[in-house]
Amino acid sequence: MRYSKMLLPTLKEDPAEAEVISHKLMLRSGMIRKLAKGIYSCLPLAQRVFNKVQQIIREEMERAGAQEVTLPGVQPSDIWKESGRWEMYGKELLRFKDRNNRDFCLGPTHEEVVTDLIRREIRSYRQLPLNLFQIQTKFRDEIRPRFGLMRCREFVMKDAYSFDVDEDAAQESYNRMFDAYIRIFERCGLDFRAVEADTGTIGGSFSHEFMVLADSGEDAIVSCDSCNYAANIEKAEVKPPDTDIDNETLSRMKEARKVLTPGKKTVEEVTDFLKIKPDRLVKTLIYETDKEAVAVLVRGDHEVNEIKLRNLIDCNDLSLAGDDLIIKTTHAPVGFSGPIGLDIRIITDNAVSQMCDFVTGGNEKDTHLINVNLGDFKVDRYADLRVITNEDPCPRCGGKLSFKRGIEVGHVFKLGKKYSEALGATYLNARGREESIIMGCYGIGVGRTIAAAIEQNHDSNGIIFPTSIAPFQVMVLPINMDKSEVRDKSEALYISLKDEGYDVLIDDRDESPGVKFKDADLIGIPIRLTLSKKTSKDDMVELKVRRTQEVIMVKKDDLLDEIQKYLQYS
RNA sequence: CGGGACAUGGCUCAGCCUGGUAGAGCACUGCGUUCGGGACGCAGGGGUCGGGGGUUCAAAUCCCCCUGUCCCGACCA
Repeated sequence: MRYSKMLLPTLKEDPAEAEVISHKLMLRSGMIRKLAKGIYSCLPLAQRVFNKVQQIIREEMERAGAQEVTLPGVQPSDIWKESGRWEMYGKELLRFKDRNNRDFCLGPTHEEVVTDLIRREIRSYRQLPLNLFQIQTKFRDEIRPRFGLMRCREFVMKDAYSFDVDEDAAQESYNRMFDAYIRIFERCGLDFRAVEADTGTIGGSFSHEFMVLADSGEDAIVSCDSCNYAANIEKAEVKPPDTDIDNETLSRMKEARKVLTPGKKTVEEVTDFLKIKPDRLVKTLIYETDKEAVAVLVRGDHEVNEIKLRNLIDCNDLSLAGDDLIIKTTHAPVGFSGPIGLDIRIITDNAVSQMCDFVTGGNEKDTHLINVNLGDFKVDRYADLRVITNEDPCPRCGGKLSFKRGIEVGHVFKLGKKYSEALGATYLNARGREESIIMGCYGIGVGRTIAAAIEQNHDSNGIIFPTSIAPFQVMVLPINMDKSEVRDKSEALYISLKDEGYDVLIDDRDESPGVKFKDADLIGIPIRLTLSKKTSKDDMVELKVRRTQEVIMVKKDDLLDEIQKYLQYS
């Protein structure tokens, strides 16, 4: 490709709209341009990177036995009503009507469509297992799109769906996809972790997320230093306390007593006022669901994990109660809620079971209770309800946990029969009995993978693409273009490298050397070959490695070997 | 949806407080010089100051409404 002919509009300055590094660099390097919030055009440079990543994905999907299809992006409401997600999915699902006033949506994911296809085509266990994948544009009307391609509304996703006869076979499909994902992200040159994750609105029983490690990541993850446990913090289990309160402690428990705490509402205010540590206090949080109000008790220095809570109490909507509901249920203003005397369900975090003589709200303005004990109120249920902290041990082996931030680039789910039962996707087994198909689904955000790669591979001058996904492998950069020998040698080199099968960009623009060098660094091509009147005198080429800044002078004859060598480790 | 900020030429921004001829740098066009890390000179083109309403002799500037964008939060694969 010739730079002079390519739509490659680089920017000198950071655009005002971008916050994170990958977003800034993708705009500056002329990869993307915004059309509307969370909706981007992908320019030629980015398209080449998309093609590279998609090619890696295709190769690994096919290696794992998946077949490529293309499913419709516009989907009728019927199948979404069958799965129950027309009601569940909420505003993220972009809905509209056709000319006949029928309801449609833009596909945010394709479980319904693919299950509909399969229920019509699969009859026998002999046709299974099956795995279908596609690479396609999805639309999710995100509440808050941000960070460029990191969280878009319209985005390119690889999604795959597996269909198996039983749990064991489904586990095998899951494992095969898991391994394929490892290979894909390794081939893309990413530093990542596979972590246990919550299944969210996709549903199903079990899932792993693939997290690219980056401080700008929106997710927090924990991983064990001793064993292979790793999880999204939303999912990370807290090891349950293994001791009961002993009798001696029980015998020392005191009688609950009111104390006045005028205007002291927050944990910090109350514990400062009473001169105790936050772990001597029990927070009472009132949550509101579509069905009921519940009280949730956690230790003062712990945070409620709303995902765990949501999974535990099985409801559609869950949120902290508003002031009105708190006054109605506790008969006190916000800040003085306590468990004693409440007539709603009380769900308590496991850690509270270890506490005695603690402080709670008094359900009365400006009042707290001290020396409260578990016998003083009824607990409907104990459960793991809190966010894991860096004081908690690994839930598997008891080892030390590390906390990191990550960008979710892939997610694999075991769906079980959730969609096959809802939509009636069945097969006949060897004994002629009808069974529901066991499904799995597997997603990769292609654009997000690219953004994540840039988050991990850049310096102050611009992007440093991993060779496997770089838009070009080699850039030929002639300066002193007024000298015909430089021009001719550059052209010849460009042609010969293309003939060797390399992706080559030649900067044939009539620009000053500084401009060319800056742009070359910005767009991050792994290898830059500079030709000038200096180099052409003794028939050498200057090779610069983008990642290491290393510069070497190479003889023409050795050039291919040197390029090969450097491409391998960048 | 709640809180905050912003909207002036393609980009980055000044001008607004204190109303009175729309500016700078970069980019773009032409000519010339220059050519190893975002060159220089000369000459040009391009903006109904996000939209609507109001106040005023006069609004980019003051007031109201709307829209869009960004950040934080809630929410979310």
